[in-house]
Amino acid sequence: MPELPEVESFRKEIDPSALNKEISTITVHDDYILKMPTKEFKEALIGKKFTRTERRGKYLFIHFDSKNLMLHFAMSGTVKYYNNPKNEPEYSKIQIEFKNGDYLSIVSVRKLGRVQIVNEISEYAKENEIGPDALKLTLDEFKMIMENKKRSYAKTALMDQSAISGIGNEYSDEILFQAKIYPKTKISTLKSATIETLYESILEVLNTAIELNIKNTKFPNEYLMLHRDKEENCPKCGSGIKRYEISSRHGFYCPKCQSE
DNA sequence: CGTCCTGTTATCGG
DNA sequence: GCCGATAACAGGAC
Repeated sequence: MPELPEVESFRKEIDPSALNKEISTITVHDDYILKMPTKEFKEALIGKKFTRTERRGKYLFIHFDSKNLMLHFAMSGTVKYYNNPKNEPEYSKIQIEFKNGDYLSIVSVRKLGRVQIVNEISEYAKENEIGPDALKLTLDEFKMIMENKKRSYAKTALMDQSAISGIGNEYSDEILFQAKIYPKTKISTLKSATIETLYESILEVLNTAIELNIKNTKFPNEYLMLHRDKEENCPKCGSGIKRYEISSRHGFYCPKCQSE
């Protein structure tokens, strides 16, 4: 379930560990998520050093030479850095060994996800309709995007990666909960002030998750995230959290705080 | 055993 | 062409 904050935590794991080390060996255990020939992949990386990382939405780019190793984690992906081959994680699909004896594994429990070498990030983003990163939007840009998505449900608009990249099912529920917006509200019916609230909630929720390094910690109690799965009571008003369905995907909301 | 569930993509109908 | 609904993908968890 990596959404923007989880991918950001992967980036923060890689930055102090896997950069500026010569790649010596690449072992591909399962080439299903590798969207290019294994031979070509290895040849491009062996002998090279990663120099920096860049995240865009749920995509992570690891720069080397003038190219990028692109990782998309889909539903079950993660990365792990370690220095003893015995610690190679379960479901490690691709293992990158550095000359100093350290390793970086690209892990995916299921086979969904993408690993690829791409040139320009902006070019890749354009070709694959990856919209602007949710944390790099100005309020004016956000308003323009919402104007273009005005016929959509609020939830669907937030999750449209071509409009804004980085927000998935769980975070969209959390953002709408904090903004007190019913998920199936049509964007066109939102007042300008509510759009601003929505914008602020996006930043607040995503930045909170990043600051907490959410991969390893939990959200504060007043977040929906902790209470959603068990359909507990709303941490703000105490009434029951309700499960709903949207495009055959399920979500949660508080009917009292997020009235229709 | 069947159902759930995640992100993305393709396809269909409105 | 935009939108929502649906299924497909894959497989571990329950």
